[in-house]
Amino acid sequence: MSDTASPSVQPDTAGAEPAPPARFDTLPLDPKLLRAVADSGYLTMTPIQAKAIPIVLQGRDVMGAAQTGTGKTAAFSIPLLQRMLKHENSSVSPARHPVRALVLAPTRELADQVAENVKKYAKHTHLRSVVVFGGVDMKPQTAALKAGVEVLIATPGRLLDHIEAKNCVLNQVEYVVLDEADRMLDIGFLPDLQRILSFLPKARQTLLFSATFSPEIKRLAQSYLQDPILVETARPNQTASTVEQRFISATDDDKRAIIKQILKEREIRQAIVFGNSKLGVARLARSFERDGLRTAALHGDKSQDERLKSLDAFKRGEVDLLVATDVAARGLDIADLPAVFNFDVPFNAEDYVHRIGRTGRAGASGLAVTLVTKSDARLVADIEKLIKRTITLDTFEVEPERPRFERRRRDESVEREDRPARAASPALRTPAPSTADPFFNKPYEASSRDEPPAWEKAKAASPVKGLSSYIKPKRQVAALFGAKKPAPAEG
DNA sequence: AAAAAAC
Repeated sequence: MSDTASPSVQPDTAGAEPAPPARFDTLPLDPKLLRAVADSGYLTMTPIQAKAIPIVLQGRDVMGAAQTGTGKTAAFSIPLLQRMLKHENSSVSPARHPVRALVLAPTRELADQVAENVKKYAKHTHLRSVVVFGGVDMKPQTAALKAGVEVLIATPGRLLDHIEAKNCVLNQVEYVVLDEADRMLDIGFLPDLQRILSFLPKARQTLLFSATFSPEIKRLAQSYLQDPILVETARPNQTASTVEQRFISATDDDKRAIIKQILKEREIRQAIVFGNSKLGVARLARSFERDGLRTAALHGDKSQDERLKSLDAFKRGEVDLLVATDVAARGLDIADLPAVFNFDVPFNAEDYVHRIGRTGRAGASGLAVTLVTKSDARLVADIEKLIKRTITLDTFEVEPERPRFERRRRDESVEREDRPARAASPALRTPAPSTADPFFNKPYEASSRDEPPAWEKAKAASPVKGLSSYIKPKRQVAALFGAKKPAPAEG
């Protein structure tokens, strides 16, 4: 255990496996699938793909655990499509196209993304797929289901709707996949999941995939699997070693300034900022927007149309910041995302692993910054325990935000939204703002840009580039907050 | 302390 200046998290020094990566074309796959894989630009398999695909091809149930961003979707969809091509369902006439494979995901955006992948791999085959999720018109989904699909990708609630409306029949399902399986098996989803599974044949192949499996969920999962094979790569619940993880001591008032300063310092092109609540996320997004950052918000109180627009704009690079709840924590594949910020420490340590897994995907590097207040000690200790790494808490020097500024903005918004009241009883108003004041009618945005940005001063003060000049390693988080000792030092 | 997933 070292106390020297070190990054927030010790680098992953675990021995890398030197096995040469196997190529997809060494697999016994239908040429139509191999062509689609090649079209996608993939040549060699990731470790989870190399391990899981042959086992799925054997028809075995699989619980697959692999780090974020290592291609779990391909690891189950390619071999499933192969099995569907090879073992045609002879009990039903091919014209009827019964649902043969069902993939369940915990968020609409993730279901959509998985469906895109399945379509991509199935494009040269006759196998048809459709995705159904809530928040959008049911009719097109119904029409597609009635026309017949072999692969159905869904979120639980909308699927149950379709089942009840008799838009689809699931008694011919041969393959079931739970993507983000530990989430699908958690208490919030379990009742819906159990109902859905009750409509499926008992004899089937079931696949569970996630980056995180707690021991309890692992045990629970056994009851949904038959003689399963556990496929794990590296250590479970791990974060990618290419992600630089920082934990910074902050106060609620400092958090936005710290994020803005790091964005500038590191010249970060794009980032996701995670918050714990929908309201907090909505407010935070507005705040960044006012600061002139191109920002989109993504949370469950937005319409599905808005959600898709936010995510699309972010993926296309039209916005710099995506401020999101944990709806965006899992599975979403955003190419080359350079950074993730945890404005709030997530309530579940597992969600930390998933959130920061949006960056550093497919071997790319990434930065993950978590802002920690005094009340977060327990949560940080949980994360430390889960990822089995030592977390140190850094301090960050930031230019204080100017309180006068905030006050003027609030006054102004009251003036604007509350015009009748103001006209009715001008005496109740705070005396200060008069139309003679040159600042009075100025929009907030304009005056905001008049301010020399805090990072400008910070940069001038220190010519050294990079975060390290502003972040100073502090004591270990456990020591700082007086939490329980993480691990006794051998004896 | 929350979020997600159906209308």
